[in-house]
Amino acid sequence: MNVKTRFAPSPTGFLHIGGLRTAFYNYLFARKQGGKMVLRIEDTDQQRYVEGAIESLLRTLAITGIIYEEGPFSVNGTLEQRGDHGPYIQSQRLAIYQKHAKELVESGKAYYCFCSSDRLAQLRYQQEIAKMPTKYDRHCLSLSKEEITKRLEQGESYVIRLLVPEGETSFEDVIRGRITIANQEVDDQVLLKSDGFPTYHLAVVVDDHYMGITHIIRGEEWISSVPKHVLLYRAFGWELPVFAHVPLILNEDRSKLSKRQGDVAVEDYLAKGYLPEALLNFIALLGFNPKGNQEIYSVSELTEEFALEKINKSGAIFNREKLDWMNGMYIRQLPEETYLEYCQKFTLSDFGVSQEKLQRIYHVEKERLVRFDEIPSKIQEYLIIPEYDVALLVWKKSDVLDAKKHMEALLRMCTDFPEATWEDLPLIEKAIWQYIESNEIPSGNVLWPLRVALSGAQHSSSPFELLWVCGKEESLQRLQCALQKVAASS
RNA sequence: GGCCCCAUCGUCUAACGGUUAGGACAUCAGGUUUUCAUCCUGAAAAUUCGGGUUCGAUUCCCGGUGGGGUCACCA
Repeated sequence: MNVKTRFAPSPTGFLHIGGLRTAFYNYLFARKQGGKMVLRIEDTDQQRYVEGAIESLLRTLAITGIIYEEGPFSVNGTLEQRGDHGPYIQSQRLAIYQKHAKELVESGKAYYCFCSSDRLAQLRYQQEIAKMPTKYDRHCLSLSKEEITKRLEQGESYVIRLLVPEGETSFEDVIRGRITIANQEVDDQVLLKSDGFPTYHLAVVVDDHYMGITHIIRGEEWISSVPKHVLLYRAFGWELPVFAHVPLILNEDRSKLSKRQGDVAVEDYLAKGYLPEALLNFIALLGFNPKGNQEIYSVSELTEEFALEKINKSGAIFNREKLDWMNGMYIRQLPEETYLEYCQKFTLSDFGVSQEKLQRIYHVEKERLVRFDEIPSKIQEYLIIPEYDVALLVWKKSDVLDAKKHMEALLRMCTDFPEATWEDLPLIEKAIWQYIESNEIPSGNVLWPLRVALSGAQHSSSPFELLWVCGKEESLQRLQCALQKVAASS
């Protein structure tokens, strides 16, 4: 079998985390099976359409490296569709849906309905009060052929509804096994809306069939509408695809992941400086476990290990703390060049300092960065010394005089550093250690006051790194400043 | 509420019906280091409950409870 999957978002906003994972699973499965993936835009709701959403979607998929073979692509700012089963944008396929809806009417599997939305709302309201299930009452099913023709000719607005037969509908889900639902639970779903657009249910079945989709991998929230789809496949006489409904990604309170409870847009995460690879790695593991104890997986490892049967059944809470940890791991593994590009991108102003200096800050911060959006504040830490107390200059059992003594020595020593030393972190380090060791001083007695003099903080990068980043002039200035503080306090 | 789905540490998860129920994040305690971070060691932390089936259930079955999803001319 030639495997073909699809990701079919509706252009109503940004791609969100759940969508990304669904897309990624579709991608992984297609890859693993040597198949193809389709991207289809489900824009059948004219009201909810958001300008620019398609472009944003394509951009996000491109950035995260989820590639597909068929569907719309953005080429030099214009939308271009590739593939033999297009168009891949549902609003461009209206005629196909209309034709199929009418076919169903002719074969008696669907019927015209002229009920007004007012009547439907009224009906629903009454059913709710009576604690009845809210379903269409088939008011229009009994209409005679003549009457239907007449009303159609008069241009009355209508929809086409699926005629759900009696009995029950069951289907096999790769992740959950057999699921059976009584047809009386299924409403006579509208297939074709009065504006001529199809509803999701008609469009998805028609498209998945004609596009040759073999595996439908999508969120669990669709389970309850599968019977409608199965009924449609049967009505058309088409072969059923394989269904795989993946568990939901949850908020802290276990409800379906939503806005209002934190970021859900993938773009937001990218903007915060999460790496696409880290995001994918993290999100893939929410509901899927390849091997056992490993945590960091490359996309190719995930592809290799991917199997629908390995996907869990229960929802998973999106845990930012673990994402942060993972992102830090990925940052540390980044090739220097790529790392610097990211740093550059997240450095939103020039801070009035040289490129050289920024580069040194980036280099030094690589070990502790969790997200790239921390970059600006990290840079600030090197540029502005917070007000600090003289006492902070003193290391543990040492005292102010001792600190003063070493800082004076350091000041002299640094003043005499050759230019080459200032350019070279290891040389700086070597020179300072030489002072410490040749005088047999406890290292903290020297290094701690140096750190504080240069950073004004108890948590900072190493004094060597601080010297290297600050450079000669600034370093000497800060040491002098610290000495003045000491003098003023005694 | 009807229907459907689900249930292992706080969180993400592992465990052919036989394990001291494993790992990771977070937490806490040590160690390394000049601090933070990294790194290393360790601690605390779970099979929702009740019935079966079985020599033996986290694992299979039934029920309760709990959580979620869904009930549109939205997807």
